[in-house]
Amino acid sequence: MDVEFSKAYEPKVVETEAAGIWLAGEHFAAKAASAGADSYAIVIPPPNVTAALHLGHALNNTLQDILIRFRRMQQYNTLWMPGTDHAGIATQTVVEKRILSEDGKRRTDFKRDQFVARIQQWKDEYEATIIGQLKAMGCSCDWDRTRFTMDEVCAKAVRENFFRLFRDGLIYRGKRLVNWDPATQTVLADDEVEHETVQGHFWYLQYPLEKPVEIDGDKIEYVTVATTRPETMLGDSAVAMNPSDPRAEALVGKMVRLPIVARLIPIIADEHVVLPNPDSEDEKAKFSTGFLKVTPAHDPDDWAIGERHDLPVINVMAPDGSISDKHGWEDAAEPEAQNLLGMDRFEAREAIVEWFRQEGLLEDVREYAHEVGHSYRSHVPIEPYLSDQWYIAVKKPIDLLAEKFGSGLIDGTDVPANSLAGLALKPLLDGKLKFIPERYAKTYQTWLENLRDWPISRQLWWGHRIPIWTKAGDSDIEPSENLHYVTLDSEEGKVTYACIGCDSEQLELRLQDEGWNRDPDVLDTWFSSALWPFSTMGWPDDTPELKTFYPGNVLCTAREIITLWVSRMVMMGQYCLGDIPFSDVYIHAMIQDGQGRKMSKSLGNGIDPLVAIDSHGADAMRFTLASMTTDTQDIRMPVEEMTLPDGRNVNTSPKFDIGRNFCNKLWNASRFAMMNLEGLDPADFDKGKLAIEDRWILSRLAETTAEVTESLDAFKFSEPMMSLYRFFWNDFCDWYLEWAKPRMQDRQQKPIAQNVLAFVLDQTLRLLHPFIPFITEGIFQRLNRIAPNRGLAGIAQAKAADALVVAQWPDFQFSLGQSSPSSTAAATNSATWQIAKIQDTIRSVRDIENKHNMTTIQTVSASTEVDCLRDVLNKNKNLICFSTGATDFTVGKDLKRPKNSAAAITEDLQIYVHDAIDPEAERQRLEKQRDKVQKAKAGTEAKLKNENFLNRAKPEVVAQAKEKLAELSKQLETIEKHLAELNG
RNA sequence: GGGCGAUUAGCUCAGUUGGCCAGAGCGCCUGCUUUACACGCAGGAAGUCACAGGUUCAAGUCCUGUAUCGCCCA
Repeated sequence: MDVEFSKAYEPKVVETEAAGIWLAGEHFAAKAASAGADSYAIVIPPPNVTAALHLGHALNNTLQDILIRFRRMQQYNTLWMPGTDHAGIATQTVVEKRILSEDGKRRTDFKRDQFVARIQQWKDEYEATIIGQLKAMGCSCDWDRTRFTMDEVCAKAVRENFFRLFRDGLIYRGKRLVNWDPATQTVLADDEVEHETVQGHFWYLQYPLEKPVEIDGDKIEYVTVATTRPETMLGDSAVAMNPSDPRAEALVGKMVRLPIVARLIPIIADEHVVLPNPDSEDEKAKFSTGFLKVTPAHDPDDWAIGERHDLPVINVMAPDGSISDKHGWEDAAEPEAQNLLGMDRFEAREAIVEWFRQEGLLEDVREYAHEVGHSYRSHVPIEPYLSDQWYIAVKKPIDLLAEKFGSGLIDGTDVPANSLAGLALKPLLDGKLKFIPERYAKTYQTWLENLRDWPISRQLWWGHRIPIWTKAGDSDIEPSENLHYVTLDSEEGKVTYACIGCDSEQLELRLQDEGWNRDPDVLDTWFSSALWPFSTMGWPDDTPELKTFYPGNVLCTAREIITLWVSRMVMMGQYCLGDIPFSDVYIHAMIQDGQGRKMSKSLGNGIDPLVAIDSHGADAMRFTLASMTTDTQDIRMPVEEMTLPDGRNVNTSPKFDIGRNFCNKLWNASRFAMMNLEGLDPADFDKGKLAIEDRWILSRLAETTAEVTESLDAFKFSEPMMSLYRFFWNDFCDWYLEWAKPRMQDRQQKPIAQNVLAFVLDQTLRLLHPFIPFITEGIFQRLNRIAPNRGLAGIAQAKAADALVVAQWPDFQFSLGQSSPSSTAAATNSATWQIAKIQDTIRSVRDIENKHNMTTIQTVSASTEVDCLRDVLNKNKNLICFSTGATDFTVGKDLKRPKNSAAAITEDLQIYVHDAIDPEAERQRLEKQRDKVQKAKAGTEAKLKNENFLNRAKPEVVAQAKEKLAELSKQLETIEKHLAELNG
């Protein structure tokens, strides 16, 4: 036998061996210009170069690899496009942190390109780590095509896409309140803001009226506003009240003198203000005074009020969140105001509250739990901040595309069919884009229907720099195919913004010479990610890759990315290429720890895939991950610390034992098979000599093949794992291999058993390969050496292959062939039925042996009225004797229970194990069974006594129940008879 | 605040259109150096299917409500 077969499976050895074979054979390489074979393409969700991959990535990529290997074996021309994402803000932030802690330097201590070079170093390091991790997991990506969102090829696509959007009037410059992160000093998109509940306060501040008024005889000297953010009061430009407030008539139009600043601001009427109601369920009404301070520069709602009433916009903060009079605040003359300048926003909050307290203007402070937006990167509270940004208009109709995509609003929405949002929404509504599980379609749809324009500039250094050059005044250049510009009015007069397309270095240099300045900002990371399905294939050039592999087939990702990424890929795929980038979106679960918490660095509950691979093997990890993948939203993975042989203390999970145990079983079953396949010759096979267990295992193989194929077609991962587990472990190992042992000693039967064994193993390896590629490839290679030709003449051939990775996917359908289909089916069915009866008999005997602590070999007899069952058991007494250790087995029609024997009563059999001399154990067994059968019988009887059941249930269900009752009655009778004998 | 999901054996999870005497793996108990495997073999115990109503001949499965937990969005 093959000396390479160790007693226990050693993953490292086989992983290295298999990876070598795949690499040498270039089996992962996609053929860009191939004609004929259907193509199947997946683009990897590019992992961020921010950090190494975690277990969630392992799951994500395992599933993709299963799909791609499955299709590759089905002989599709497959492409799995690998690569990584530059992840602008995230990567810049971690590198800034590292440089600060290692060198004590800040970003601003560097020149821009110096600093970018440092991030580039980080990127190179982590890209290598990530690719290494993917390879260790067995991912069969086409590595030669590995892309990076900022490499030349992708950059060209970004540049071209930006240019087209600009040319088509979809990119515009806007002064808006943005989600500002004062820590990283950049704008964030709405979906980059995390909402957290914060225990805060409502502070009640009194603003004195310029002149007191009288309402119903009461003299009013001030109005009280309630705010959670007192520091913004410096920028107040009005106090608003609801027009239906009874006090409105007297107060609207009056002026208030803003404390600290001494600014005179008007009281205005606006429907937005919530009327006070202390008894209301509505928190806002409960806490409201009826007066709302309006700070257009620091609150989105106030911004809207400001627009309605044409209020001045007074920004009182610097970009770092400190109080400043340099960014739009012109009346900070009062000493109290001067004192606040330079303070951080939270320091200023305290100082201002304290000031009001001292002046006697702080009326009340109340506890208040409210939602505050936080940066998903720096985790500091977001500051709504007035700023100039580039936006993409997502609901603007695109005339050019009206012909292809239609125009007008999509039914029930305010989304034009030919707007970017419409381009993404329509395919879903038309059923061309599918989500699996289906429920996620709703997330996608709702998001698109409520979409606001997309701010795309980021005040970062790491990313695609915005290709816009600006110059004061009207344009003095000619627009061309590669240059478009707009001239806008600003506070400093007219400014011209020119966008330049790709491959225009001369033009760029010329503009620079003429005093144009390039926009310092970079694009939102998702801008380049949105193009990933085609930028990686060379768009905008007309490449063979795009022809062959675009649109791709499936995108496999996590649910938090549906809005951020999936929707934008669909938008841009439609916009740039006129087609959606994939037809299926598979959303997998999120991995949590044993307590249902997200795995995270800060909790220290994460699992490094490489550690799982070290501790259990790559296949074991994949097996476990895939077998846990059902369509739930979360997967719980208990985390346990363990010490590796090299002494490291690391997190892993006992869950991986499932996979490791399976691999070990597969390894050893294969080892056993190889020990017995020496000298195998397919010519010795004779279909006519198949034993019943051969026919049974072949029909189980056919069933399993169909199940696995069907499941994978439907993006199910746990189901095929379970059916393979059952087939391989519970049928093939537990029964077929055991029964093959004596046959291997029999010259007549050996060739039959050998050929069936080799064939079934071959097919099983193929079915398992997408899930556990390394070990199956390793075994396949060994099988190829010892039994190169595998097939069952007249039944099926296993198409030979040098490597399992490209071997033909099984399409095994088992029938006994020559006779008519109906009798074939009957034969197959009967093999299944007969083996089930044989197994039942064996289990019954084993149970008795166990219960009676019997160690010596026994004679067994059985009695049944079912003629064909008697035949089956008699014919196969060898199987029963081998599996139970019985010396002899006989079956008759009316056999009496021999003295001192123990009885097992089944549906249609009484089995007697002779010389079992423990009456007490026997009585206990029978009584227990009696109770169980009695209970079942009572239930069935009750059902059958119910007229409604008899009348209304389906006839076959009623018939079934009647049959069951008869069976149970008979069983009960037999049990009671034996019990009586025992007692008497 | 809106949406989605979960709650089934000690643990992690299956359970398709209602027909179940509710399953699997791990763990637990009993026995086993059976010449592939102790990462194993044979057998076993273990569940008020979160709770309360309802629909139905029949509910783990469908409907309504409640509780707890989780995620996404605002």
